[in-house]
Amino acid sequence: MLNDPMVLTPVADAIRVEPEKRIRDRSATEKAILKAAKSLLAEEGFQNFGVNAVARRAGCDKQLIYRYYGGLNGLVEAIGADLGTWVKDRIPEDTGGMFLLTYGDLMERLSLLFLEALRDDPLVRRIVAWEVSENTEQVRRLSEARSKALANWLDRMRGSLTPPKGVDVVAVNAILIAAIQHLVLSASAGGQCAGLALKTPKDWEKAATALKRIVRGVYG
Amino acid sequence: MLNDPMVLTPVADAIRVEPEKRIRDRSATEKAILKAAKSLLAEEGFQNFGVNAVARRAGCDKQLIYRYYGGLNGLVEAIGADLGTWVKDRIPEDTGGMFLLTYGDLMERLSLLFLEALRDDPLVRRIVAWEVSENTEQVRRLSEARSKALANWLDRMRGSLTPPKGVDVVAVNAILIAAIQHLVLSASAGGQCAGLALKTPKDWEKAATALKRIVRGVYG
DNA sequence: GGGCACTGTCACCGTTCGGCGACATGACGC
DNA sequence: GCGTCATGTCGCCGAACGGTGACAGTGCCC
Repeated sequence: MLNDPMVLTPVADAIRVEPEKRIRDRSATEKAILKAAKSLLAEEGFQNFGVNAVARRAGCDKQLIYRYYGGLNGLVEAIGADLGTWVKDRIPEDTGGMFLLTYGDLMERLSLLFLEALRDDPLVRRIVAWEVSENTEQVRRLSEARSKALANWLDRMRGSLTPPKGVDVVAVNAILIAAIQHLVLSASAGGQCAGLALKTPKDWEKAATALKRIVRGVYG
Repeated sequence: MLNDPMVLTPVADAIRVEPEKRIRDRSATEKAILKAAKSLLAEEGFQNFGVNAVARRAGCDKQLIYRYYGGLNGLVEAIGADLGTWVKDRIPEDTGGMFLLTYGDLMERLSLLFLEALRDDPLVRRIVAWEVSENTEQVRRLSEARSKALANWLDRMRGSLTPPKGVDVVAVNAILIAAIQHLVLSASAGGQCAGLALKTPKDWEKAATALKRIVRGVYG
């Protein structure tokens, strides 16, 4: 019965919305797989991220993931490679026409830029959530790619501005970045963080104001 | 073949290392299940948290989880109920003999207390990681229990100290809490956060110093 | 003693997962 | 025409999962 084409064919037709057969184009298929993986990770999170799910979304057979990427690990690595261009695409290089006179000016602006960029990018949000939830080889590579890109960006934006003496800028900035990341993650997951609602634009204005106040408090 | 007792019996005998039968004590079994669930969640994380795993660790049949807790959801709810006593057990109520003269004194102390408490509690760490990774009914209830306990604690510790005027303390404190939580989570997962190593006690001293500086910057 | 509720155990179901071998079909060189 | 290789597809495997019905042993109450 299961092998009766008279029974299965209509079902297959109903499922296969695209009756056209997949064209034989490896690079296109590779791109489709990578795109499917990124969108799947962005929309569903790392929980249901697997070979089967990616293949389903890409509309191809999972075997191709093994052939072209060597499995999920290779695919994740490809995502990480893409990630290196994240900051470049998301955050403007210039200072928006304003002169940054002090390190405090710079960090205030960068904090808000980073906050907005993270709010707008579900993929990186999921990756950050992944980073604090697991410690597998996959997430380690993603994390490394992301932190490298972030460090490069910070370095480039700093320009010739010198940080204030007597303050551990690496530690302070790490805490600021941690705060922003956790704020956005909490908001994305539950719409609030430690009693602070984070849903409406008004909520986010309050958060941004508080963040500015904190940055100004420490960097003047 | 599968139902042939001659084949299956020796295998079962080999697996059962403890020939002693489980004593018939419902409340003890319930406690064992709850303890197993908490330790499993703390050690393995929410990724592999399921009925089978809990039952395995508790050394009982998973059916009992359904009978006594109504499934995983009820078990998670029981964990959440336990969670209400977290702060009380973990963080000293008094101020350690020091007089807190200002709101800044208070928040500096609370920040460091919260940081240490979170560093010492793997279960709550996993729950926080869970909170920013999923938005299911399970994690929502856990999150609610935790945030309520946290709010109560903050309120109790505040005492009669009045926060400074003109600053959104809810937002600022939410950001501080977010920073601490993310810092500890990142450290626990990867041993660093945004380029700041978080492994040795010396690393943590630097982080604590930076945190104090930030709190002092915003609260004086 | 005879029911009866409670506790614990087991086997089984349907589903999904990661992974792989085998096969069909197109494209291209000779 | 023919072989050869790359590309895409199919079906299977073993394992683990959540969930459930049926059964065995125990102790208590009538």
